[in-house]
Amino acid sequence: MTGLQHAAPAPLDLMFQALADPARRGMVERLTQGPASVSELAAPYAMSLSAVVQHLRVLEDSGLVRSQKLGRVRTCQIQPGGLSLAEQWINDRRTTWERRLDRLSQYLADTAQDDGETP
Amino acid sequence: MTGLQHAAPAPLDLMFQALADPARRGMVERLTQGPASVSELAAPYAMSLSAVVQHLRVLEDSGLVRSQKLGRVRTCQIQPGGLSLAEQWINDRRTTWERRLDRLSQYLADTAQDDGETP
DNA sequence: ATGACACTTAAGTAATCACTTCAGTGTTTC
DNA sequence: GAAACACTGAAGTGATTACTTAAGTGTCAT
Repeated sequence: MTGLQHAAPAPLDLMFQALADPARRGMVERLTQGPASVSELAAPYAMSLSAVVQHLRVLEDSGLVRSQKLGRVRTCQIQPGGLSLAEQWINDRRTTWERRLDRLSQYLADTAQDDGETP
Repeated sequence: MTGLQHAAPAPLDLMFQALADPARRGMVERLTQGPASVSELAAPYAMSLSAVVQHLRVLEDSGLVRSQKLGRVRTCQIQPGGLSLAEQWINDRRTTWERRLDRLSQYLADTAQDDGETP
């Protein structure tokens, strides 16, 4: 019996949820220009350090960021392939959508030929 | 005086928040293969029609989906450029990150030349 | 050792979320 | 005109979120 009490959220849930907060996006933006400590990441924000750490945890759980502690400072950095899942989902939507439009306009062109083309 | 009581969430907030729910992503996936009515969209899900309509509202507010009512049936479809904001944000992160890595490896190559290259 | 530093953890709170049910509203169909 | 259909809107509920404060835990400098 594999019945889970609360189903684990899908990776994409965690990823998009993580990106839905402006502070968390800001931290990711900061980290794309290079690693930073927790307090460096916290500096631009009005919130408490505790709140920043909680955001960081969401980012790590989503696979976007990873970090390691050395002495008393934790250094955070982008997880290299982190965004690729989200990127791929969006790309899949775009291509499916575009293929459909192509088929549709092809169909319309063919139909136009069938009756109204030469008056 | 432009003081807002509750700051309006940024478009990206709404967009990623909308994509963070599996049911909403499922509806977007369904709609990329063509328009659908509300009940058609609701069919695969165990939840009430009301809940589906609420998800749909989130999707419309985020700019991912639009809909129009004809007679008693509301037809939903993908909003063409809808995903592009999210797509662009992700792309921007990727390119910034990659440029940084390039600069870094360039620097490392240059540094290696400076002392240890010819033993 | 003492104190400053960089977090870390726990507990609490107000707001938002993802639903539910129930009671409509307008539209076709018979 | 009555009944079925396709939503629509309001109100309520329990869970999750985004914070807060307060009290730690190791680490490094003096």
